[in-house]
Formats: sequence, C-alpha cells, structure tokens
Amino acid sequence: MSRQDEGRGGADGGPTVTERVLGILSAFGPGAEALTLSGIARAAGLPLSTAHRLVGELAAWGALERGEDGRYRIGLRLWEVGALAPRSLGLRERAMPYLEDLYEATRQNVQLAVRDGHEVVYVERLAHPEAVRVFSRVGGRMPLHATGVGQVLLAFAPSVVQEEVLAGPLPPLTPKTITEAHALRRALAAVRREGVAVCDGMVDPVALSVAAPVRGEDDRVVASLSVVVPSAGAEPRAIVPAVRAAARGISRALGSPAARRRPLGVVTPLTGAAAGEPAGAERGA
Amino acid sequence: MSRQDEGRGGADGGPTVTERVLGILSAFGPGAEALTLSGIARAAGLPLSTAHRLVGELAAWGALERGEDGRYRIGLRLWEVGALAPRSLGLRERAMPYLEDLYEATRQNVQLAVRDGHEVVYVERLAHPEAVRVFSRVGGRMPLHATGVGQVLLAFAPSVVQEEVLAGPLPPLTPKTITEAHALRRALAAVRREGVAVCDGMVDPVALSVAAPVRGEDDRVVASLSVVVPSAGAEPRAIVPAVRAAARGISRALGSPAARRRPLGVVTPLTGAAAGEPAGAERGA
DNA sequence: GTGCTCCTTCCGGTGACCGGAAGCTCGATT
DNA sequence: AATCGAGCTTCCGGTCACCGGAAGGAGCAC
Repeated sequence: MSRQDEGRGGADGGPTVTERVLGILSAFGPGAEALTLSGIARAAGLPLSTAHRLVGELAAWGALERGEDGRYRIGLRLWEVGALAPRSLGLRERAMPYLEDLYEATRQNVQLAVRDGHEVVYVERLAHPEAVRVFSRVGGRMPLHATGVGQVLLAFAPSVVQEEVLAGPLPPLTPKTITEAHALRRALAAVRREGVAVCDGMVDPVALSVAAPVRGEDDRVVASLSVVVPSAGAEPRAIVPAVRAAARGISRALGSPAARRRPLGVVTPLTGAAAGEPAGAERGA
Repeated sequence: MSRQDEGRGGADGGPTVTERVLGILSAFGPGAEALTLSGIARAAGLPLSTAHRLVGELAAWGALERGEDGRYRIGLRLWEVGALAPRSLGLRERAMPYLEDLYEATRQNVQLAVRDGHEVVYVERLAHPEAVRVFSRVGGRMPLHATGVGQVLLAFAPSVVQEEVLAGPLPPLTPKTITEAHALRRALAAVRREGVAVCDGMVDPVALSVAAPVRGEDDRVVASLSVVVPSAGAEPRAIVPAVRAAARGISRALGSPAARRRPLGVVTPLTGAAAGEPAGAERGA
C-alpha cells in the first residue's frame, strides 16, 4: 500500500484498464503510424502479455488494424468515430467551400486550426504540391506563440490561457520566433486590433503566414484560418483582405452575429462561395 | 455460472472493460454527435454508475469532451488519433490536389471512399454549396451495391467479398437501385471492363455519379473516387475522362506501377479506354 | 548452430472493477 | 408550492475479470 502510484489520478494501485487502453492509443502519433506489438507495449509501459490481450480486443473492434507486416495501425473504425468530433466535422464542413476559394485564389497553403490547451491543432490543410513546404499536418500540433493561427487563437483566448502561455517558456523554432513575453504581448494586442496576424519566418525561415479569427454562434473565436506563402517577395497586403473575407465568411456560416453585419461597401473578394447564400437577407437592419 | 453471456466473444462472464469502453464510443454516430451520460449508458447497455466512471476516464484523457450543456461529444484528442489511420491520412494527403482539380473543374461533388467489409466509407468529400445535395458525409457509410464508388470497390474486391455481397440482400434506396444479383454481376463486369462506374439515380433519383478506381503500390484497388452531378441533363461522357485522369493521378502518387506506365497502347482494365486520353485532360479545357 | 527479437498461449492469485442504492440538482407539471 | 421525473454524482463491499510471469514457437542475422 505504500507503493507509489503512477497513474489512476492519485489513488493507489496501477492504472485502470481504460487508462491502459488509452495509453495504447497514445503510443501512436505522427512518425509512429505503424507499431509492432512490442513497440506498443514499450511505449505504453505495459507487459507484453497485457498489451497482447488489449491490442487484440482493439483490433477485433476495428480501433486498430493489423497490416500484412504484422504491425498495427490505427483502424478505420476509430477514424470514423473521431470524425464525429464537432470541432473537426462541423467546422470543417462549413469551412471547406471558403478554404477552397482561398486555395484556388492563392494556390498556396491554406490551413484551418483550433486551440487545445496551449497548442494549435490543425484541422484541415490544403496544400499545393508546388507551394512552400509547411511543417504542419492534419491532426498535428504546434505551439501557440510561434504560428500565425496560434497567435490569433491566443489573442482571443481566455486571459487565463494567455497568462499561462506568457508565463511559460516560449521556445524558438527559428531565429525570428518571438520568445519574449512582452514582445508576444504586443503582438497579441496588434492581432486584436488588426484582426489578422502576420508571421514572417517564425516557423520556417522562408515562409510567411497570414491568419485571421473564425467566430462561432456566440461570437467567441473558435478557430483560425491562415494562408502560408513564400517569405521572399511576399506581399501580405494582397493576401490580408482575402484571408479576412474568408474568415468572416466561415464565421457567418457558423452563425456568428458579428460576421452577419455587413462591412460597409466592402465587397467580398472571393465571391464563389460567399455569394452563394444571401445570408444577410432575412434581417435588413 | 449458468447465466448466459452477452459479449466477450463466447466466453462466460460479462463484456470486458475494453469492450465496454469501445461500446461507449460506438454510442456516438451520425445523428448522435452529442449524448447525455444516461444516453450513453442506454446505448451502450451499461449501468449508469459504470458508464459514469468510464465516461469520466475517457473525458479526462480527451477522448470525449463535455459541453456546456452537460452533454458529451467526441473529443479532439480522439479525432487526432483517428487522423493517423493510414487509410485516411496517407490516402487523403496524396489525393487532395487531384480532388481539388476535379472539384474546381466540375464545381460539383467530389468524393473519395474506401471499402470496409460490405460497406463504403467516405474518407473525403468536397461539395459546392449549390451542387446537388448528396447523402454521404465524411466518415459516413453506404452499401456497396448502390453507389458509384461502392460498385467500383466491389468490382475490384476479392471474389469472396463479391460473392458475399451478391448472396446477401441488396436493399433498394430508390426505384433505380440495382437489387438483383445477376444485374449487379453484369454491372461489376462492366466496371472492370470500362474502368469506371456510372450510377444514375441509385442513391438519389436526381443525382448521377461517375466513379473510378484508385490503385496502391501493389496495384490493388485501395480506394475509389467519384463525381456526383445532377441527373438531369448530365453528360457523363464529359466527366468520365476527368474522373479517370484524376484517379490515375492519385494512383500514380500512391506508387501504382500500372498507373506509372504510359498509356500508349497499353491495354489493362484500368487504362483500356483511358489510353486515348492524355493524363491531364481537364487541364486542356 | 546460436542468439536475438517478436509473438502467442496458459493459468492461478488478487485487487480492480462492478453496480445497487442513496442523495442531489434541475425543470416541468399539477 | 408541492410533486414528479430525468439526469447526475458519490459511496462501498463482494467477487470475478484482469494481470503478468513463464514457457514455447517462429523468424531472422550472424
């Protein structure tokens, strides 16, 4: 009874079965899409026989699939369930047409991301094969302070979150990454003022990103949208309006009251999807 | 000891913890994205207190998220893990640029699907807001025999699978749906011969879909791609080459040897009719 | 042949899990 | 206001499902 516990939220005894199962799923990640049974056991800290049993059950259900090479991968069934996550599906579904337009107009990288804790999670990404290489991938994570989408999400996050991030370490990804709290604080203020974040070379020296906030029903910022272009010869001013317009269009599609108001005399540059639905028609003014 | 079991694959005793956990995940589905605790317990056949404990653990890990309304939804963390499924991520990643092009060219619905058992699972979908409404959704399932993508996947599936499906019931979705085994058999032969499936009004009376197979490294058909257009006034012949070209492009990106070969005079089920069409047919327009 | 890694199966002891029951917080209904 | 019902949370003792060491097999490299 005096044995120090390792999991189980402070109670004594080993981790619960549920925790072990989730631990098995955690063993998979970017760069670890296919694992051997032993690999899973090692990563999850389980005895081989235990892992064997649990993995067998997961595979029987379809959460894992066993390839011809004997290694396990995440199964289609788990993907299906995951696809039901509202922060992915609902958002994605409505955002797609706008992302399409933006992609089509820029022929570069278009990204859609949400915040989870102190990180950005990329929910969707459209990348032209010839565009600048970006490090993000769908389902991938990045720190908030170093990315365009991250700065937007942070700028509109609850102040508790902001302070936590500002208090914590701000590791640099490139020499240009903001690493000082007061500089970040100023950047966030600018983002709130301008409604966009422009990050030059903070993730990759040769890439520049322009990001804008996407708002939900209650006008809270629920996501962020960005375009990544080559840093060299980039003309942010040409991109900013398009990004802003797309973000606003998605916000409107999500039911944001603020986005419903017409920006006086501003014609949405990307008419394709935006013009499709006469959103403001019902309630004149 | 004489109590009849319900789960656990035939052994006596109740379902295992893992099965219960997976049962909880199964409670979610299209049309059931948000559930109360009681709802989950009911759907999963668990006592409330048991469900409470397990759901709590799942939520603590991030597999489920609890909304402000107290209801549970699939969490971002689970979505992340699911996104690692190779049949989704790897495929999607390479297919996207081609789907983009196809979408851009047609401004209709573009779909990418894989087979799981006797069903189609939609992995990606690009839909124009003004396009024909389709019933499919990302992560959704449909029967193999009634859809364009399904017929393609079935036509190139192991013969065991084909026979199973042909032997089973073929429920109609519309009056036009193929419901007789021998008619389906002929349709599948045609798909193999032509390298495309054209389904008019089998899912929705007003929609027509054109589907083509996507092949992987070992030339096995791993996915199917389709375009759905309004049935009225549709001109499949205008779409078929584009669909075929896109499917071939994705196959090549996936490393299919057959798709790598130049179409010059090569006669294979995949290329047969496509031989006359240069790969970039839609670009020429 | 020898040594390695990885996988699979078996089985007895035990402590994690189960779930009935009681109490709580909401709204809706009378 | 009182009553009802649905849903949620916590508690706790008995028991049986889970754990994991150990043994054995398959494949590969040296």
